Amino acid sequence: MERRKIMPGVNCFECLPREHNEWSVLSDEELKLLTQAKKCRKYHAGESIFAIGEPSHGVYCIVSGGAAVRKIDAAGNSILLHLVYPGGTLGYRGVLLDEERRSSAEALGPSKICFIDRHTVQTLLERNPTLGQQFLRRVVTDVDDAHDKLVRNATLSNRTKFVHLLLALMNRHGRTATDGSRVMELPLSRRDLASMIGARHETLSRIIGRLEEDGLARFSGRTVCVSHPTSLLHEIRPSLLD
Amino acid sequence: MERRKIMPGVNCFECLPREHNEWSVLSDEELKLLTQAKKCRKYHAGESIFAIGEPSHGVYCIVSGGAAVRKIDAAGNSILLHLVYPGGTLGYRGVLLDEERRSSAEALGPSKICFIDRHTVQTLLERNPTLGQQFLRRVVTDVDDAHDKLVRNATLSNRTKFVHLLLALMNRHGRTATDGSRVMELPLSRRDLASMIGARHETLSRIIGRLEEDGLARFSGRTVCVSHPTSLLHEIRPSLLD
DNA sequence: CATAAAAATTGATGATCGTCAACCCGTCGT
DNA sequence: ACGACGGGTTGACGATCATCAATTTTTATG
Repeated sequence: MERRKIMPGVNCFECLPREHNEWSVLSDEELKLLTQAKKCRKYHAGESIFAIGEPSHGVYCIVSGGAAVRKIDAAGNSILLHLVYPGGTLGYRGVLLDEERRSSAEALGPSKICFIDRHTVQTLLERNPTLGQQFLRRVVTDVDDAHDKLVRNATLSNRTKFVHLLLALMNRHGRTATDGSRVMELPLSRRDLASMIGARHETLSRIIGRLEEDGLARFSGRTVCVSHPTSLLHEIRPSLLD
Repeated sequence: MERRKIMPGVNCFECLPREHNEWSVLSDEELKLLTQAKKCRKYHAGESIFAIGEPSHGVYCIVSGGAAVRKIDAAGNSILLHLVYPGGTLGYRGVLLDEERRSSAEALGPSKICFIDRHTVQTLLERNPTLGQQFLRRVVTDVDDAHDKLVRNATLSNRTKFVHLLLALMNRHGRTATDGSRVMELPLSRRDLASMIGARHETLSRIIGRLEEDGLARFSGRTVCVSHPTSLLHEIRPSLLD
């Protein structure tokens, strides 16, 4: 190939998602260092990014596509913890705590993901204190999300938790049709969806059935259609009637 | 009073818990700044430290005693998120994100707690980048804990979750009697204990009843006695028999 | 295309849990 | 002393959910 097209992820200067995350505070010189040190590569859908028990060699930054983070519970069940999207950073736990990976991650679909080795992360953190602050904000946001989930899990029914999840996924993956209805392609299997709300996949299957009966959504394979998004919102409100 | 006794918390140099947390990396000069800026005071049991909706003026550092962090779910139920002990830092979310408090905190028992205003926190973070790294480690640990809880909540029964909670509390509040049994004074009401495992207080009452029937623990008011701690550990293991 | 493997659905059943209600008990305030 | 109040316990009942098992559908693979 004679000419090399500059692609997002190949050059951090051109990387759009980077401009809205923690790495946005880097100086030109630091960006140059990052560009040279990072290793960007494509993952196909479902491909493993890292696995439980591996040493934590660095962090990952999603350029395009997405990633799913998993844990295994004491009984061996796979639990999908959360999803990460372009601009998101992945795998900082093991690096910052200098421990083995305690979760696994895989590409959500065809994705472009950069790897930044621990040494480069350390160097940049030392050289630019603002980066540390930005990282702090990212992690604090994550802890905040986790706490919100804990609160929801504490009282809500599986059905309500699933509606929450549906709406969140719709925000990321949905498109609005001409008639105002929302449609999306689910990025996950039902088993994974079930694990995200702490239910068995059989239970989720029935929940989906009931949602269809109630006319709140239509499921066909991995495509979901919600004709009246407001009625779904109604579901998650502790009735404003009183 | 003629003589002023130097008490931990009055002087950061002398503060024992501080030597094992994020503030341990401060230089003498920074410690002096911290000592002057912080405001230390005593809280009586149950006294509010901060409330939901308040502006976040600073972080709190537990010198002695402890604190409980709460959230309110969508239906208005109070959920106890977690407990913080000496050396722990509290309320960093609102400060680092520059947002209002989204949780409340109260003293777990008679406690000594230092307040460090946001400006001082910012100054120290800028002056000593290592402090930022240490803070990062603290927050990453917290996100880690939250994720572990999420995984447990996903599959475990209320009974098992409660046994987990009991063992954790025993670690902090228990003492070992001469016959090897473990005894503690519960720092929380049953309602709060129930909210921590996402159960109703009636359900917890029955769980406790069954634990007593099974001879695993004895409850009398707020004192708990576990004669054979190993048998409790047995409960939380997904039977090693197979 | 054929076959195997994994995912998803459906039914039946029992265990767990939430809800509503009654009741006991200790604390507090008038 | 009295009643109000909040926390805790207990009972009855129904809803939700997990489990086991059987079946169908989809996906992967040679």
